[in-house]
Amino acid sequence: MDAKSVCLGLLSLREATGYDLRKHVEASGDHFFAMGFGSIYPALATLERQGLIERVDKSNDGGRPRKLYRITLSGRAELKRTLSSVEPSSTLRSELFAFLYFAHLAPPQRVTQILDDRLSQMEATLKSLRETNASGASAPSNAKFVNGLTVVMLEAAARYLRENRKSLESSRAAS
Amino acid sequence: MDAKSVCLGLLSLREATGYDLRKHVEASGDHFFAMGFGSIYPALATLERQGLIERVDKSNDGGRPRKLYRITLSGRAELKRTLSSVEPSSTLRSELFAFLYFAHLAPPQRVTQILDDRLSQMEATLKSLRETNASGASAPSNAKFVNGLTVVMLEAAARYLRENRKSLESSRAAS
DNA sequence: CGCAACATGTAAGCGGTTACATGATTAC
DNA sequence: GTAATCATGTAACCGCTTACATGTTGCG
Repeated sequence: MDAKSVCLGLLSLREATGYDLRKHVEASGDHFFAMGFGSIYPALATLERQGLIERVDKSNDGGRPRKLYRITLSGRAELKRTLSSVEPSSTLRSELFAFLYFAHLAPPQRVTQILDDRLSQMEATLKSLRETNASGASAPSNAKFVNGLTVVMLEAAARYLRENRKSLESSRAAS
Repeated sequence: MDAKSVCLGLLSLREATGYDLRKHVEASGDHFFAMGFGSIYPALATLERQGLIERVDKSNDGGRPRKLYRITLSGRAELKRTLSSVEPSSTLRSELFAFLYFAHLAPPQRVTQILDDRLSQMEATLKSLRETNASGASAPSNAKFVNGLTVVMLEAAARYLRENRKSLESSRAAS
């Protein structure tokens, strides 16, 4: 699932500009997929060239320079083909995992600081996800399902970190 | 945290060959970090050139062609520097998330099949992680902590998927 | 004897990240 | 008026993935 597929997928849910797509993935805390503008705009350009998406705003004379895209029939077909063939792995990756794995070599106060930061960031993401799901805003898709999955995983992680962090912080860095 | 840093980190735990490192990340279900041989061997070559790791086997005459590496003092220092400066994100990424997000466009029986596959793969990983942690094998590091974190997150995910999958599978693909 | 596992490496290609560059609109 | 947000795009670089290439050891 590369950037192009994800853009196509998001456009299958609703019309959007490149900026909208960025806000969408950002709002989900960059879970499920992270993309910057540098990935999105080239992807949209390619998708339009391939006829998988099209501009929905005909005349932008005078108006602000925005490009609103819509998925085409062949785009929808292509997306289905992709979803039929990809073999999604269930592995979860997190930079935090890698850091914690070697935390015994990091300065103890930095471990503490990073745990504090990440926990409060997790809380913020959880709050945002719960609000999104409470308002029935994401009706047309499985966003609710994935948000719910993210919530239970983040909850489990946050609980574990809070209950077990002492064992990390008490081990001191060997010289 | 690129491949080089992770190799360096793993070598800070114990001496290993490139093959060992691959087995190590593979055993953890490619959680925390995924690397193939094509990432590992070039990384090790670079690290050795930089004096951050060194060969521990002097004479491999006649023996099988294996290169056992050990971290050096300057390697340990470099790793600490890296761990002091990285800002690990707490975002979790999974291909499965992306697939599920657009699952309404995938063939229903494929959704079912993928959920079955991923759930049994999760169970296998959970079993393996629990066994690893039960045997006190990973004493020198925080592997136990990270494995424990992975376990609670996978448990939460598996439970959620089992309890809520019907809502995904009942929605049918629109043409 | 043959297959699986052990073991290392190279090279091309691709895709994403990062940094840069620009400009309009809205809110204070 | 000026700062933040909206909005789009380019280009170079870097590093990972993939595929290929090769040889050994141990087991049945």
